[in-house]
Amino acid sequence: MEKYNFKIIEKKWQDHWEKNKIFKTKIDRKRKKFYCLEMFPYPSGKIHMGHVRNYTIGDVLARFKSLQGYNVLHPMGWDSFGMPAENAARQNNLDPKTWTEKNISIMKSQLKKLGLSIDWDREISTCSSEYYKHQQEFFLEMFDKGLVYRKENYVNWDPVDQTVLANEQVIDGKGWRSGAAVERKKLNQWFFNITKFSEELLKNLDTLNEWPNKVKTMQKNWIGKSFGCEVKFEIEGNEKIKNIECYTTRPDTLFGMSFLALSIDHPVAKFYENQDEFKKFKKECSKTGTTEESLAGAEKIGFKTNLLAINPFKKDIKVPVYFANFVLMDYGLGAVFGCPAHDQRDLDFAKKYDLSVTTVVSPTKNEEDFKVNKKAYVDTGFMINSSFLNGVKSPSESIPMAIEHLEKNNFGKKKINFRLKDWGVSRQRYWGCPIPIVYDDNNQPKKIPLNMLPVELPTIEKFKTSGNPLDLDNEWKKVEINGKFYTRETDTLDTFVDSSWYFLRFCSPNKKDYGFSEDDIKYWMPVDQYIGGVEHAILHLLYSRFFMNALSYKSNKIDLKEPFKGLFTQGMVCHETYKDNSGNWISPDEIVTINGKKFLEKDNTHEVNVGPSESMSKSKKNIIDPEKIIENYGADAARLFILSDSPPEKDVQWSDEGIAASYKFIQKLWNLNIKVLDKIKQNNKDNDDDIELEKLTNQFLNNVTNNLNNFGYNKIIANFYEIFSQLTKKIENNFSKKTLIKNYEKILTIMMPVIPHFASESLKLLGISEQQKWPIVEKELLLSDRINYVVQINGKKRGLIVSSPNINEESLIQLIKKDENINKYLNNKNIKKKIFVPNKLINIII
RNA sequence: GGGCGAAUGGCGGAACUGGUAGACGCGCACGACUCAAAAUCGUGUUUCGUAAGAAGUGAGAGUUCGAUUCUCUCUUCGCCCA
Repeated sequence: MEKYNFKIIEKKWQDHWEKNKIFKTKIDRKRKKFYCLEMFPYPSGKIHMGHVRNYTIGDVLARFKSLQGYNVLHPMGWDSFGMPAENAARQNNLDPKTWTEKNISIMKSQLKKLGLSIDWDREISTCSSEYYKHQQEFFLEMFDKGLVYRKENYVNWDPVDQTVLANEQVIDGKGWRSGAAVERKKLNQWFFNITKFSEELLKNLDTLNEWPNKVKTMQKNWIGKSFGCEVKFEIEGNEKIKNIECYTTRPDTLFGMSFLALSIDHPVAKFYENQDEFKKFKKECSKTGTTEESLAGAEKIGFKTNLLAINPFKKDIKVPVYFANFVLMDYGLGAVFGCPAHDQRDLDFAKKYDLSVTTVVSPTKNEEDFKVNKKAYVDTGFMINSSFLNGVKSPSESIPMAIEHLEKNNFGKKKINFRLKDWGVSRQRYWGCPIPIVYDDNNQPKKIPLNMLPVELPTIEKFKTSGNPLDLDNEWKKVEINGKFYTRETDTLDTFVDSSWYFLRFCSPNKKDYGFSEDDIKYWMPVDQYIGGVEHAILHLLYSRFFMNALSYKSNKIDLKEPFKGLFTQGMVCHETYKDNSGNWISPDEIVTINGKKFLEKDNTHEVNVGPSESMSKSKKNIIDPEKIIENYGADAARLFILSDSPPEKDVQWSDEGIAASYKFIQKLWNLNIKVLDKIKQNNKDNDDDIELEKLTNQFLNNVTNNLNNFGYNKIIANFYEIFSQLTKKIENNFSKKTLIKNYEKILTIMMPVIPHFASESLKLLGISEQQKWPIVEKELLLSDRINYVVQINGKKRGLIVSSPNINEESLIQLIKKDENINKYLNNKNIKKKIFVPNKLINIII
């Protein structure tokens, strides 16, 4: 029998699709649309298995929807600004643009080899000025709407490389390249006012019912709405500082307060700036990074002021005021009160500076002498040592009572606070979208006129090892507007900005005068199904949601708050890890398997230590190159396997055996194909077996359709194996030619989304067009004329009774009594009770 | 520390709204073909037991005629946040 030559056949169909523009999006506003989008890749060099999984899942859906008659938009582009290009340029002394474009062309050809149904005419790349021109327009629009502003903020500063570091470039408080201790430094930066939409971004999550709950919870926690109050503390004996306000979610614990802690950026700090001790303390604080995580890990330190704060609940409680490194100016009011008994951080601080600890919540009702010692008590309980709050349930009843009391006496007011901070978009880098702003002689920002857009990046001949190339390019920095000279902003935009609106650009990829056309957006948006990794669950998705809010704000062009109607987050691709005896990682390519044991290929004698399966990464060398897989097994086999072993939302383990099995399956399908063609040639008359084939096909169709609708892609592959084995068994039956063709055509069509090359070729051989419609499930064919009744005696399964459908309870009992195997359990005993589930089961209690 | 989720054969995983636990694949065993091996095809494969049968979905309880599925407690693991 002739082998299935995937190399020739896959190439043939890919060429056919490309040449005839089969996947070009049709403009047909009358048809129902389906916008299927996978997160676009960063062009890092080559595609990896994660891409294969992501884009296979998306392609199956796009092809399915297309077969169902939807007008499908399935585009692809490149998230092509970012640090790796800049790093590569520095290392290899070349232009980031050249490096990026080379990667794009490699990856594009790799994606094509996967046989994806992508409309490549809509390809976009965020680093092209045709794209970022519109991003600059949006920036200016948002500037006009007051959604963009400039303020001083901290950055991670590498004193050796003289450069700003991203959080992930700070490792253990040191710069990733220089190894120098990272400092906190204040810089003027641009911000998007995302917090303006905090409430909406939170509230609208409830409308996203096609999003995983997990992602919605993560976003909720990130936005972090808290209900608390602002408390005003009077300060004793100071002329200039009369009072200090704190934000707290636990005003009920005020009676347990033993200090007040301020951020070093708190306005009060200006009164201490001349003191050497304070300067020293500030310097100490700057050694810890800017993230909440690094702050949490750092030792809690404080600087004691001469101020005393008066407890508003009990005026004779006066507590010292500290500056402390764990209080951030960004959150609340940059000041908190410390209640050591019920907050571990406060307790650590109190112990260190020998401050009093007053317990105000006890776990049970009648435990008024409960005392916190080494561990803060943070659970629910009842108030003690708290005057009017004593005995009240904490925190559910004590907080509202405390707030009421504070408000009545003008010592505080109810306040809702968000954890979400405004989005700092300035990056001191070259390879990003230039910010379309200039500064005059007084350093005042001014917009670049629209007709001067895009602000293009200058070509850099040679990268210096340190500093921002744009800042060093004096020629580029200088710009003339209406006869006056200005200096350009030399920061570029965070690459998250690039990906916050690319889904809009796909709708109108060639529009010159604006980022999108209203008509296109109205038809295509929102994205019906967005597919990508869960690692983007918070930032990318939140920023995109913000962008839609920002664009819709005060706009007559667009009114859409949520860009992604459906969201699916796929799991990672994992592989076993290997180490040699010295503990060095070994790649799967260097290993041979003999009798199920794995050995080092070099010598074949040293056994390899097999480690757990972990997500594929270069550092662990457990990477499988998709290109080699496609080369050896074909795209259809790769697509089949990447879907088969695990549900798409969970991690999948790549294995040699698995991909080999998928490859073999396609070969077997091909052999079946030949048999079917053979049969078709032989037969021509109607036959009784036809109905059996009809039922088989229909059941298959029903299963696959359901599984496609629920992302049960691993189950679809199981369905494929089932129909294959059934058909192999029954192909020798006498089916009529007409029925065989009709059903086999359906079966191949159902397989099309997963293995499009094979299905197209097979349909062609059958003499049928590969352009099919998704078949319709015939409900009545799903009904069986034989029912397997489960018979339980006292809840235990004792046998099966085969009967016709819709048999009544009495006749079923008669059948059971005739069945010796089951009847012996009944043993003529009294039947106390019967539970009868029609067409399923009977449970007899004796 | 907090939030969310998961736990089913040797392994990856099925089981729709509570109703035949282990679909499908891998692996393994046996058989066919072969001088032989690989490939291929066929059969079997939860555990204990020769069998009849019994036990069985992380552990323990509960609801129910019936629980992998629902409720509670615990254990372990994963992810996110800190």
